[in-house]
Amino acid sequence: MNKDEVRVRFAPSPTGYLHIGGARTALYDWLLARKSGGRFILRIEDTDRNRYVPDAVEDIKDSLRWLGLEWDEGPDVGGAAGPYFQSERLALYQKYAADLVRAGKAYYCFCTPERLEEMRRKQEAANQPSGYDRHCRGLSPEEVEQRLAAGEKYVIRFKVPLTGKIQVRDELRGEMVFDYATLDDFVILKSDGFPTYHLASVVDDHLMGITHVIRGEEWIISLPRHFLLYEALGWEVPAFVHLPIFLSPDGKGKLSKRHGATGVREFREKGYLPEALVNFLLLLGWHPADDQELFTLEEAVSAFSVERISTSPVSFSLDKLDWFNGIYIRRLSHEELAKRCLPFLQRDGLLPDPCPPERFAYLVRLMPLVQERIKLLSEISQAVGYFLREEIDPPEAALLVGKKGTPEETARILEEVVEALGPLTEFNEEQLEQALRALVERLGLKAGQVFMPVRVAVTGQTATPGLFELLAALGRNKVISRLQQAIAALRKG
RNA sequence: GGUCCCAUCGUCUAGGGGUUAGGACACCGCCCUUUCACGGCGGCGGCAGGGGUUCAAAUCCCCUUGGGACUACCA
Repeated sequence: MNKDEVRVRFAPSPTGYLHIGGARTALYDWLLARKSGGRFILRIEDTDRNRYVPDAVEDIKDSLRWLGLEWDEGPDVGGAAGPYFQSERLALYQKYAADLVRAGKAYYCFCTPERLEEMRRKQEAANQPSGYDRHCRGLSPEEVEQRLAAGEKYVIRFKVPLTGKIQVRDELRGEMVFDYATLDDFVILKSDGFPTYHLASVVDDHLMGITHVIRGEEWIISLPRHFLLYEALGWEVPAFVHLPIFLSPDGKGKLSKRHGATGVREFREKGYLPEALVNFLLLLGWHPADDQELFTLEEAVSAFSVERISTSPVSFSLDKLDWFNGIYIRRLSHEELAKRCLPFLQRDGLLPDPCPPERFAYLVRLMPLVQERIKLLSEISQAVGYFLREEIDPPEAALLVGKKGTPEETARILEEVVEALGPLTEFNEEQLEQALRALVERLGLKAGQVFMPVRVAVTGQTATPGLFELLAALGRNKVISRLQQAIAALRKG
């Protein structure tokens, strides 16, 4: 790999579906890579076999692709720095861990989970800072040899200097100083032979030539450990950028499943567009030099810069996402909108799967009527249901009663409408509007007094697209039969 | 408890010594209008507190307060 090339990695752990916070990290990773003509690498950090979720990797890949964040190296596409699954790189971590032991920079620890737990309990009871008490740090080589030979379980711990300080650097926050005394001898290789995050990420970031590590703020407390590892291994330290954490909408604590949707997949299922989610995420922790709010992925690439990422925690509130979604829905062509709505309509049983071409063409025709009225794709069924269903719910005709006039008066108005519509040569907007406005005039009523009953009779709803376009799209047969059903329902009481 | 990070409208944020503290979402009002939306116009609303430094502090420094992260053989 080219030494000057910017190489950025997104390294999720497959312990669940791609989290919205992870999606933002991936976005910024991707943006930096594209911006600098570098490479975007996807690496799967599957070193915790207890929390491993089988279909998580598929979900992560699907979600990333759905968002438009294609990776240049990683699962499915390969690359020179592979393999890209940490579980396939175990020998590497074990080698470096052994090297560190040999160099006297790490040591075998035979402490049992029970002893560790007991130690922690005592520390807490005594209100002491927690951390490993270095029980095995002073073991003689002979004893270590003997216990290893006896097959005792062990982990490898990093030997943190007892005194002194270490200076680390975050690109956004600058230099930070940590006292060694506040760090304990952390585990780098677990007893099952798998590495911990600390070792694995440092080894891989180095071996994969990563130049910029962008990750969540929760890692900044681990920075001194990582610097220590780089130093012990004699490697150059990459640039670190820690992203502000996502707080729950109420501002209390980290964002979690408790606070509603947190998985990219859930947003997708709710009917959010990837364009909207990307735009929303882009602005959660980053701001352009001007006040531009709307960004395509391409525009974001040219505007993006790491220096403009903010450092204060972000409260994850969805209001603006809904606004973005409405904007992007309105920007879609009718054809494209219909295509994106189709799965939701099929899910709700309003259209068959596969959808016959004529039905789809009709759907496309309905799009202009609802495009500026939906904020989520999932709202399409409600918005367009009465067009696709043969029958609507007759009891809805009851809505006509009460507001204005008696049921009988309303029924009479609807009868007039049926009559007025009869002679129409073309059931189109122009003729419909002409006929109905003339009727309103003749009856000496206000437009709404006629239009609203018709609207409800024909759709079962009070909120709909414009009446004339709606009637035209519905077609003569449905309009007349629904009007007659409403009249009958009104008369029945 | 310890270590570390953070602090401008309700939310996302611009502004980094001299600004009527700017924008967006949300909310409210008006206009458009056959309903609902869309759109247009307008409004409400903020520098956590206290000390410094300075002619001048939202901006620099310190303290307090508040919020958050981490404190695993999880990442």
